[in-house]
Amino acid sequence: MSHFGRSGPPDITDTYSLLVLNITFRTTADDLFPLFDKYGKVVDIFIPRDRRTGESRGFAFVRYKYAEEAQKAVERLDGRVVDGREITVQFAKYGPNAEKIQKGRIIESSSPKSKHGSRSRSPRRRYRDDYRDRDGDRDRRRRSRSRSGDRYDRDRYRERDRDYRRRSRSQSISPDYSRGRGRGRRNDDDRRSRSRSIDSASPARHSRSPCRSSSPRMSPSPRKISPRGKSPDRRSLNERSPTPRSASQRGRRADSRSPSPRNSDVDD
DNA sequence: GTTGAGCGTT
Repeated sequence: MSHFGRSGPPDITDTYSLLVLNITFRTTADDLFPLFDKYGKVVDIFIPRDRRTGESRGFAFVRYKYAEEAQKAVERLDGRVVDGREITVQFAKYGPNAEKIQKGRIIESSSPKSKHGSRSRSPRRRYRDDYRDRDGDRDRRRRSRSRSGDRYDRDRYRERDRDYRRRSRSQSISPDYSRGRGRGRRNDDDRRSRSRSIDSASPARHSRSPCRSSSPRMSPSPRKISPRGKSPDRRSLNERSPTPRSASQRGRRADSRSPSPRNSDVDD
């Protein structure tokens, strides 16, 4: 009775599915049941959870027996703060069987002869953990948060502001941004440094040491190089390996994971 | 102690 979704979908033919979004990851069906049941007959409540962690994904499905009750629940619970989080209640757009839903009512078996191609929604990522690419991650959040219900806008904003302020720990916007740019520039700079002088690029690349005040090309460790065979030794090395091994090794070590076959590039 | 902007399973 209290465990919804344990026995799977009971009968979704005459039920109206509501999608509850923005719920906390700790909110369970049992927590939503009394809330939604107060506004109508709740047939079933299902909260999809992660297969790996078992945590809720942050949204739930509430099925009502009658559309009027569902509608009432939507208007009454939409924007309500649950577990310290404002939830979003709206009619589900898709059914559990990937069937389309109209006004919360599942339209199934409408065209048995033609499935019409499963889900028509965009192939977005399944879980947040799937966001591996930072480039596409920055755009993941859509600003189209506005929905029908301007009356709650003020409260909504206030809540959000409060939350933001609470979790704002540092002014740093995004270290990844600078890092990403730095990496891109680093390549360019690296290439130029290699052509210009290898020795100067060897020491701290991003760490500026006070030692190299006015002698950027001065060797960081003069004692390492023998004063007598310094010149000929290097030339000999160069002759032996026209390719700046130092740069090659350094570049490879820097990337470490990018053994690109562009070695021919440095070969020149 | 846990993210987030999203449509579902016995």
